[in-house]
Order: sequence, then structure tokens, then C-alpha cells
Amino acid sequence: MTLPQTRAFQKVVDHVEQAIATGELAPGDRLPSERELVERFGIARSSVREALRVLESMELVRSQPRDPRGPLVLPASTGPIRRSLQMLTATQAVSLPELVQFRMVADAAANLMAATRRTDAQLLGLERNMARMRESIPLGYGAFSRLDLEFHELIAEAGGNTLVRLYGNVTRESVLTLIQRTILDAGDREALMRRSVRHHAAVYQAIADRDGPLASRLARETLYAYYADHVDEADRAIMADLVRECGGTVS
Amino acid sequence: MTLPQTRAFQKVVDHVEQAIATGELAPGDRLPSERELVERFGIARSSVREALRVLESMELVRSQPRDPRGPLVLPASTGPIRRSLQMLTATQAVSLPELVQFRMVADAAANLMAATRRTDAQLLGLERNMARMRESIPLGYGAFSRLDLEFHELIAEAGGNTLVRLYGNVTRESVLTLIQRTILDAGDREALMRRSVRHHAAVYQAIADRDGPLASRLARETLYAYYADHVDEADRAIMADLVRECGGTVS
DNA sequence: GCCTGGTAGCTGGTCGGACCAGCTCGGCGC
DNA sequence: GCGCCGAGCTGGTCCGACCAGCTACCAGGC
Repeated sequence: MTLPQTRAFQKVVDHVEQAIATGELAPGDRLPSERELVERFGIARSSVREALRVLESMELVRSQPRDPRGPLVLPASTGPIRRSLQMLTATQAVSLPELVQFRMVADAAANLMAATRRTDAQLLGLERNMARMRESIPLGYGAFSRLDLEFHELIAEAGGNTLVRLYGNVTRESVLTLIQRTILDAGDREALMRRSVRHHAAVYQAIADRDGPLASRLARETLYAYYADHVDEADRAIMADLVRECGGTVS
Repeated sequence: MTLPQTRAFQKVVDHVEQAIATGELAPGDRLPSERELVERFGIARSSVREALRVLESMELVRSQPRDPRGPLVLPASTGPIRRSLQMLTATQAVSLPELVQFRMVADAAANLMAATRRTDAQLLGLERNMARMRESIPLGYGAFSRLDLEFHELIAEAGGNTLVRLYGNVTRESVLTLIQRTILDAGDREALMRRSVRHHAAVYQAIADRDGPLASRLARETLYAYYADHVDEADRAIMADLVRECGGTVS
């Protein structure tokens, strides 16, 4: 009684995936209990459980012990994408130059959009972040870099584009983990941090002034200045192209 | 002992994930057989199988029936990211304007990089694609749009940035599925296709001439022209910003 | 009549055993 | 020496059992 084509659990996975994609199952809905899925799909409970583990790993559903209402359908999440991306960078499938180049593109877009769409409240959030960042300099690079990520995340959020935000956040995190070792070796970390604060202030001002092109150019120029020395000639040329594309100058 | 905070299969997942991330397990390596993992981790075979299903859904390993060598460790894949992204767009977690805006950014970057890095062989591939595209016009929009996707995929490949390529491909696919209904309603589909062919020819020429800024600007202007009418005022403004960012003009 | 306490029945988590189909390999018979 | 066949492994599936904890219901005491 073996099915050569598809494995038993795959039927359940496909069915639930389809139902969620079509909106038939919405976040907050409940799947039937494991034992009920056994009857509906005519497969063993172990197979049902394999299906639920797969759906859980995609963050589509969540099973909770002793919940009589059944597995919960979750809202669409970017978690699996983040984890997959981190695995790609961890296994060197994506290199630092690729990450930096993409970050130039994503940060530029985020800054541009934020300059147009930002609200005063979001501007205030950026101010508060910058204040905390200045205070964190004596605390070391760990706390500082978390606030650095938050600064860009706030901008991406203000930009209002889910994809720019998601890809940008993941990319920034990956860049940070890859570069952290190098940074820690650098002699004058405090100078690096102070430079970051100045760059953030410039970007903040451009966004406050609703000067999108400037905010965009600052992102590209800054990233070029930070990372150009960490990549080889060919990748540096691409980065320079990205800076010049929008009228920027390579320092 | 039943609820040790973490579920049994998670131990195996974490262990294997870690081993792959650190390079301890490389693509082509083999995991121990299910029954051996049972002994090593001291858990039941059903739990081991749940772990393997999760690792399989992340495309980190693959189990093959009756393979005495055990589950195969796979090379890093972008498959899970693609599927997660498609789910995000399917559930409307990402809207058409967001997709189009991001596509403007990604296509522009891909065109720019391709103009610098493209080889003559890749140029030839673009030519062949364009020829097939012209021939496909009488065959209807389905075949045409597949070749359209391929054209941009070839450019992204020539650009040489994994992230730009991955994100761009997924985004283009999603845009196409979301817009297809509208396109099919449009009166003169053949005129649309002929316009696409002309735009592709212009991009091709810019890439052939190694004129990155032009290739980039063409991407943004073309996408604005195609989709500006399908989004509301605020999103259209952002799209116009993206065009002007690099010296383009809004038609 | 109302409150309270126990219990039955559900949930998901885990385990162990069983069988199947198909591949590999080694030993046996020729 | 060559070829065949079965033993032993693999993953895929199913079944039954038990546990812990939550809930709802019902009986008993006040």
C-alpha cells in the first residue's frame, strides 16, 4: 500500500498550503485536530504529524499542546525567509560583496521612500534612536550595532515597502555578522562608531527635509566608503557604478 | 520528561542545521540512517522522521527510499525563499504596488550590473531570447510572458549578484501572476507585446554598449509606464521618485 | 438551588513495534 | 569462476499505547 508518487504527509501539506494561499484558511483559523486529519486524509497520525512539522517550519501553522481547538493558522511571516537567507550566507552561498551591493540598492530605495512618506512621529523615532546610539558608544560595538540596525529598520518601515524592508533587514543583519569579525579587529572602533553617528545624522536630515535623492545618494556613498576596502577590484567597480548611477561621487 | 521545553525532533534539526552552517556537514555528505539517529539522539524514530521532514522542507537534506547511505546533504538552495515569497504575495501580505516598486529597484540594479559584467555569450543569449519572443507574439500572451521572464532572468544572471537575481526573479513572477488578469482584459494585447519587444531591444542595446546608467534608467521608466495606471496616487508618486532618482523622466 | 470537586474525554508529544518494497552484497550451488 | 538467491539494510507507512494537562460536564455536599 505504498504510494510511489507522493508521500503521504505531502497530501496534507499541499492541501493546507493551497487553502492558505487561496484565503480559504485565514490567520486565526484552526486546523482539525491531528486525529481528525487522520480520518479526513486516510493516513496515519505519524504522517499527519510530519505534515504539521513541515507546515510549522514554514510558519504557516502552530501546534500547541493540549489545545482542543487544533493547530492555529498563523499570519504570513517573513521568518522562514530570514532563516533561509542566514543559512545561505552562513554557507558562503552568498558572499559579502553581493550582500553589500544589494544593501546599497535596498538602503537607497528605503531612504528615498522614507523621505517621501515619513511621518513626524517616525522622524521622532529616528531622533530617539540617534540619541540612544550616541549614548551607547561607550558600551561597546555590540549594543551600538543593534541600534544601528534599528535605525535602518525604522527608515525601512517609514518607507512603507514590505519587500524593501524585509530584504533590507535580512541583508543588513547578514552583512553585520560577516563583517563583525573584521570590525572587532579594527583598531579604533570608537572612531568608526562616531563616523556612523555622523552619517546617520546626515541621512536623518535629508529625510526630515524630504530630500529623497540626497537620502538615497548618502546611503550608497556611505556603504561604498565603509566596505569598498573589503571587496576585490571587480566588485568595487560594481559598487562604484551603483554610487554614480544616482549622481553620487566615489570618495 | 514529556515536555522538556524543546520538542524531541528539534534537537536533531538544530544539530544538523548547526553542522551545515558551520561547514561541518558539506553538500554531498550523508546523514546517519534514521535508525542510527534514533540511537544517537535517544529519541523515537517518529521524532527523527519529523526532524528529517523539517530539514527536507528547508531543502537542507533529502531522504531517498532504500538508500543505504542515508539522507543526502544538499547544496544551499533558494527554493524555500521562493516558496515563502510566493506565499506572501498569494496571501496579499505584499501588494502589487510594493512588488512593482521593488521590481523597479531590482531590475534597475540588475540592468546596471549586467551592463558592466555581461559576456558576449550572455549577450548572444539575450539576442536569441528576443528572436523567440518576436516569434511568440502570435502564440498568445502565455508563451510571450514566459519568454519575458526569461529575458530578465538572463540579465539578472549576467549581473552576477545572487540576491538581485533571486529577489528580482521572485518579484517578477509575482507581478506577472497578479497583473495577468488585468492584461488579459486589455483590448490590444498584441500592441502590448510589441511594445515589450521594443523595450527589450532598447535595454539590450544599452547592455551591449555597456551603458549601465541608461540600462538602469530604462528599467525604471519602462516599469513606470507599464504600471503607473494600476496603482493609486501615493504609490505612483513613489514610483515617479524612483524614476527621477537616476535622472529619468516620467512619461 | 447553587457552588464545588472529581472525572471523563479531548488535546498534542513521544515511544516502540510492525510490515512493506526495493536495493546491495555475500555466500552458496553449479 | 560464474551466476543466482536470500539475508539484511534502507526509507515509508501504519498501528497502538502511554503521558500530561486542559475543559466541560455531572454528581454530591451545603
